[in-house]
Amino acid sequence: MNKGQLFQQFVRFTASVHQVTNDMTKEIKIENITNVQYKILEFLTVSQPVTLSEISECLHLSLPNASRELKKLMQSQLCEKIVDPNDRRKYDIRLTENGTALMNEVFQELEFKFQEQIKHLTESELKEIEGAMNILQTKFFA
Amino acid sequence: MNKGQLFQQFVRFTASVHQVTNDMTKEIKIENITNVQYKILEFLTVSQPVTLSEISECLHLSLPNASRELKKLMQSQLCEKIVDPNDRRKYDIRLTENGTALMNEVFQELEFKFQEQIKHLTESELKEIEGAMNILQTKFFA
DNA sequence: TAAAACAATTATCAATTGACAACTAATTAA
DNA sequence: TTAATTAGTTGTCAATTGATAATTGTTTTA
Repeated sequence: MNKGQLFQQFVRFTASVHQVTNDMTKEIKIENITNVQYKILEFLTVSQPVTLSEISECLHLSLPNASRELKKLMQSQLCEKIVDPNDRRKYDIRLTENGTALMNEVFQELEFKFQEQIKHLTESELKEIEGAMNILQTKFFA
Repeated sequence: MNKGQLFQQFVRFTASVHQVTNDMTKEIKIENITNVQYKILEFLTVSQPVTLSEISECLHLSLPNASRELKKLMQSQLCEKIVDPNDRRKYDIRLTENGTALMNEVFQELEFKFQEQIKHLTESELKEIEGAMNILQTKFFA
């Protein structure tokens, strides 16, 4: 196996993934929510509950900026924080009911587009895709 | 095959891909180049030559904003445009020699990180990964 | 050939995001 | 129990990015 070629393939592959996911999320416009704020909501959806430091680190935001953006999301009633009883400097941050409902809508729209993309595929192709994602997830993107 | 579950897996998978690629490119800081400008350089590296409209569309930038950012890249001698002789409204945009050299450095660094990630994998695991990327690339991210 | 359409540019203003200093409150270590 | 560390906040300023209107030059089309 030529590892240099594998890297080339990796570059093309990740470029495609970004392209497709960008296109899928492109039109999603939530009122009064900026891009960064949406990223936080997305991160919460997949990983909640999280701390502010985790948001900061995973989204490459400074703590002050993460704090500011989160504040806005809380003012919009989309997130809430729950003080960690063991260490009261920390909070668990999660989506509120409102926030959950909103993200459910968003993900439904995403799923619709996803289903469009795969609707012409056969059962065995779907199995292949499932297997392929599994392999990459466990062997590489761990 | 449960297509709803497949979507869930897709969400987790793309989240992982973004996470890993973000971490890989995180520290890459080129002097006097902003994020958007870097995205343009990256896009050029993979897809050149391109027109401004393609940059605009693929990177979700308005034409005026794409034009502005490209101008800066040209001022920094990283990109150049070559008028399309068949339609003089259009340009082909490509990296200059400088730009190519710069992106080569960047990609070398990326490749180094990539090789770190895969160095503990066996030959057969690498083959699996290659196959998996191939499947997803051709069946889904086409 | 005049009008419409296209590709890109320039200019301008507002909104978002990034960076950093100074701070509070809670916890841990000396 | 004081000092240091940790987690997060507030405020401020600058840089980046987004949006939009007006314009140029080129090509199509009626």
